[in-house]
Amino acid sequence: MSERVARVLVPQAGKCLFDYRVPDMHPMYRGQLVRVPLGRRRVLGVVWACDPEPEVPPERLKPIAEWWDDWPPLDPVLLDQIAFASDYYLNPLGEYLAFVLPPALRRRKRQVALAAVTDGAVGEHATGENTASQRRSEPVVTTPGPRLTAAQARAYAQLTAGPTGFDPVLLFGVTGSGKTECYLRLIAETLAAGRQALVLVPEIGLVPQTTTRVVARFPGARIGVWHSDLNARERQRLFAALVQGAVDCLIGTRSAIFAPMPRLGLILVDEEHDASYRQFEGAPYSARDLALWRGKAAQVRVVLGSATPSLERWWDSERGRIRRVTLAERATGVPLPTIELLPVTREAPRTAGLVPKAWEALKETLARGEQALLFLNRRGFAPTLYCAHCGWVQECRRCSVRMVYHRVDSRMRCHHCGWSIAVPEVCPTCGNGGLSVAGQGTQRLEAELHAAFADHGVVRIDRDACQTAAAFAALRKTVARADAKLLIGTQMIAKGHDFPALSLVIVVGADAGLLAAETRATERLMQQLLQVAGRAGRRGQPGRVLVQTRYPDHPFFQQLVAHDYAAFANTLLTERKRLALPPFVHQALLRADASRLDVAVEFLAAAKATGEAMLGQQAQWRAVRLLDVVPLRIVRLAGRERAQLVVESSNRAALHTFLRAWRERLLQWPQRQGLRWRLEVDPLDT
DNA sequence: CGTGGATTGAGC
DNA sequence: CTCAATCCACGA
Repeated sequence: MSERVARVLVPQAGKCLFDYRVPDMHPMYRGQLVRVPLGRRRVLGVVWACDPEPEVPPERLKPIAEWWDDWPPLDPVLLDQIAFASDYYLNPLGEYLAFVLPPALRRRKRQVALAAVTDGAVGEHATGENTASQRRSEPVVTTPGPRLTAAQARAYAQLTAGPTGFDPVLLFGVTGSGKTECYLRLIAETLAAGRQALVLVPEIGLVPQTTTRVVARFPGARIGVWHSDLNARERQRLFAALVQGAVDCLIGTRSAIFAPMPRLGLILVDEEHDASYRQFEGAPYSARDLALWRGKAAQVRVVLGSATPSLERWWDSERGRIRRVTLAERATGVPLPTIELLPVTREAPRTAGLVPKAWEALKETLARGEQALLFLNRRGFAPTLYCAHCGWVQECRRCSVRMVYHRVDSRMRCHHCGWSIAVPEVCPTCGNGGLSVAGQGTQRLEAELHAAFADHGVVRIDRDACQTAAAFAALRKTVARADAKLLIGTQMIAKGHDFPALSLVIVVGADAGLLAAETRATERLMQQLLQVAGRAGRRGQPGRVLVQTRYPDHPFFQQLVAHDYAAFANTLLTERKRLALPPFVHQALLRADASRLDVAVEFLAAAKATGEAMLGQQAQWRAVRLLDVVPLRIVRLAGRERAQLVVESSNRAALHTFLRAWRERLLQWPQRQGLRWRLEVDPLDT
């Protein structure tokens, strides 16, 4: 008699598919949750395949320990999505299942009864609906939203004009153009059709304001909130609700792309250009790319919104790979802020790093009782501690970067590895006392401005000031109540927050980003500056933006002043095309690190030789190129020295099959002690 | 991933 | 020669 077999996927790195015996009469289907014996543990997994050819002799098969039969199977599209991610990013499948199954559920000793966990609230915003029905019996109530402006109405008509099924759209809307209102109407349509909406936002700080808006518009709808700060119980309860389709709209950060959504009808990716959608640690993925993949697999509309789209997506829309819908004016009718360039020279007098015109504008704005924001993308007090006598500079012991002086606790801190030391009293090389600091950080700006404007409430918003989501929320409240009139912040402040009383933005220093060597630095800088500029004058009067720069004639700043992101993106695309850089070529990275650089370089050189020998083996691999082995710009990080090798091809499929084969070869090699390597697909920085 | 058996190296 | 810290193969 032939035996029935289930191939079960377990949420772990390395080997993650195992075969088990199944009783004759037991129902078995893909996606079913089961607990299985594995080694001396019992782990929660899902049935991945029914009756495959077993990999081991039948007598070695053990029976499944627990059948979670009252749990519905996992969303089949989600299962395909993790299979895709594993294949595309060349990373074990089980690590992606780990994103799906909540740890608390995995740890449970016995089967969890489904009804018990779904009772009560879903996520942070309970909305009174406690039943575990898959589909709602009553339609969701929608409170009327504001009337659409003519531009919004046109954009909305275009958004919904596409084919039913998979319909990817780039919603290109300037800051304050009312993208959110378009999102809410798309959600309304989705809920009215009895389907689920998934809303992704780039960071946890943006979840509450989005949730508040959705809850206000759809009272009674079952709203779920998914992010890394949920505690174990909340996470487990939310998962149970999601598995049953008992959530109408899920709002979350990048990992929410791994939520089961069996009735999925819409995916929104807000601020789609944001790098936070990429994860590099652990199992790598891009939530934005997976959103597009999932939309296609589930045959639903995907809307990617941004005032400053990524060049990849801009190029897709230019060549018609996705539709582009444009919102060129602000919904409030208030014009976009005027952007003025303030030339900075070495000799120019400055107060707290501000040239006279900026200083005057700041004084006037505060005198009128309005809010001002100073943008400086460097935290800490001063980025350099040096000896004026011999020229010594404090560097991190473990990284090849300068340490930053933090005055709060009077320590030198490495912004790359987190290492910190007390400020040295004397120069370690020449013994000279009286070391000096140079450069401007947010803490220094705060200190200097506090001296002048203490009674206006000075608030600093950067990673040091808000380590936790709670601290950030508290700061946001202060800002929203306009208790604080003078805000100082890093890029953290630029992301999608609404500051109604803000009328002046001063960009204290932006030139570093303009001169940086990385391919994407200019793109990122333009995005940051337009985003931060967009914070000004969203209600009432038009805002004013002042940008201090040593290069006021640079074409970059001319496009910034004109708010012309489209022109900027097209200029950059022309240059990328000429230089054969992404998105005109697909890239991957083989990165190695060891305690000594030569060990990493030697490995990469050998890998390159092997790779080059392989290129002749398949016709399509002729389109693949291996570039030179180079040390990383920051060669030493946390005590490890790093080098890399870029692999590229204009043919993505060819690159992918090559990477798979190459990786298999490299895995065969005996591991040298202390050497680590990894392959990165679609790297952001090369 | 968690486990245990094997391997390597400072200490007596 | 011993014990521990580290490596790596296994699990079905």
